[in-house]
Amino acid sequence: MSLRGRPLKVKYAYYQIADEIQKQILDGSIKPGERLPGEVELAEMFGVTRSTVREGLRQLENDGLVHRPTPRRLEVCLPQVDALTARASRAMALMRVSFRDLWQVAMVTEPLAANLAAGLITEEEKSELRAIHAEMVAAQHDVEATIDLDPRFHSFIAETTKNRVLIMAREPVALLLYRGFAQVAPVAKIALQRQIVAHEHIVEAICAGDAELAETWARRHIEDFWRAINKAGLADRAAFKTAETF
Amino acid sequence: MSLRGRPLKVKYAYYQIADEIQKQILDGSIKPGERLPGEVELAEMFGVTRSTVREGLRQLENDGLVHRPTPRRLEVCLPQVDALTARASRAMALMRVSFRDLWQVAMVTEPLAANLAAGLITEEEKSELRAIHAEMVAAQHDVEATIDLDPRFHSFIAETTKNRVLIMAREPVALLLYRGFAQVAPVAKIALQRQIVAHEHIVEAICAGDAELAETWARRHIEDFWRAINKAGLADRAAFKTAETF
DNA sequence: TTGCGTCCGATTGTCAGACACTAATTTTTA
DNA sequence: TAAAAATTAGTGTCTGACAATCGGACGCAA
Repeated sequence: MSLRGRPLKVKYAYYQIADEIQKQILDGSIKPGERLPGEVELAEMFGVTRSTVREGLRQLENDGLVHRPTPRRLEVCLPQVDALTARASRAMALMRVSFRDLWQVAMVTEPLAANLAAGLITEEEKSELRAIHAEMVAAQHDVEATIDLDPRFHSFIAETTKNRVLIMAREPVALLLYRGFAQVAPVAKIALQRQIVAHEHIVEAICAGDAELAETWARRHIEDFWRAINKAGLADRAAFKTAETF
Repeated sequence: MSLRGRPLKVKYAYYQIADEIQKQILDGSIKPGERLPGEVELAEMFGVTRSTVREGLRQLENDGLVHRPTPRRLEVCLPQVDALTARASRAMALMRVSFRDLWQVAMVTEPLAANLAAGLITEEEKSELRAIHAEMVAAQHDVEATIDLDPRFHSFIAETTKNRVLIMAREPVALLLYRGFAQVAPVAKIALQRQIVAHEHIVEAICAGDAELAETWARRHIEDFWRAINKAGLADRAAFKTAETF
């Protein structure tokens, strides 16, 4: 005999509702920004109870496909990168990824970002980039501030590439890695200096439109980072305690 | 006067519950695999109704922090990569990312994966990799099958790196890109041949432990892919219709 | 003992109906 | 006409309930 018993997945009502709405969002029937009917109306439409609708909506809301600017208003929206980043970071945290893992990936994403940025950055972005850098230089003895500024510096570069795939891919990695920087910073003070220098070069290369150079300096910068991590003996350590939130 | 009124976020009960449980999961109070109390019990614990608990749970479930192997059993678990991948892919779809964006990122992740794999692959994995490849060779005239096998090939390589960060970062990108392959495949038949050859080289390099070579071939492979996309005139086209589901 | 069918309780998915509170809207008032 | 008040709609939460089904316990046969 050859009876195939694929595990048929039961479809709960709330799941079906989420699925159905999602489908309509994805195929463009409902566009981002558009408003959705109230819960009662939805319940009637689908022929279920409000509770059931709510569970479904909760799911979409959590997926970032819909959101409530005010509790009263429910509208379709494009998933925000931050929401995805948060989830991804949390997942990585739970998986206890090591600094090495993070670094290996950053080692390719950050240079790529720098490279692409050099070719696409606009004049306004140039001045903003310079501004961020200036802020970092000004705060170079303030470890706190630096820890906060560094990720912003790199994220900004990534954003100038306008490559949303890159932005989404690197964000969680960068978040965790640079957060790890917080642990390294106190140990390796010299690194702060080198960092400023590297940033300097990156900024100049990007603004000059020299993609190769920007990439090279970005790579060096991340390599440097790795040395600091190593010196601090954190290479194979989980990037952070899971207690931290995102 | 200097009264700072930071917009205190209203905390809905269901949100608080999700948050609280999540916290306990993240800080290790409840470990993956452990079972959670039933809904009624949870409701009592938090002093709310079952409906409220359910909405909260739905959130965690959706986050991949808990899941139900059977509807009756609710247990803590590590976020599954697939869940995150699906979300990320969906987001990218809605953002209508272009093939160019995907390709640019794949251009660094895939070679990295090949490189790392070469240094870490085990004997069992080698034979499995060879098996997948053999399957592809066997199915080289079956476009359908190839489209299905190709992503598996690359994902498998990524998995042998054991770098979860890389795995998570590249998965959504690869999914979309190789899915785009489905659109290109019919147009560019020659590419299928070249693909097999490239895979061949990648497999050999990885199994021989030659990281550099593996990386080089992976890069060529992705470059090839790009040519095919270009030839098909899809470079700046959104990687796929948003109607597709994930 | 092992395997199998049967029964019971526990728990879930879903439902119905209700109420307080607040944002949005309309109406009234100054 | 603009501010204030009243109305309304819609959400967040609750109570209470019911059928389906899953997890076992139990008992019976091989």
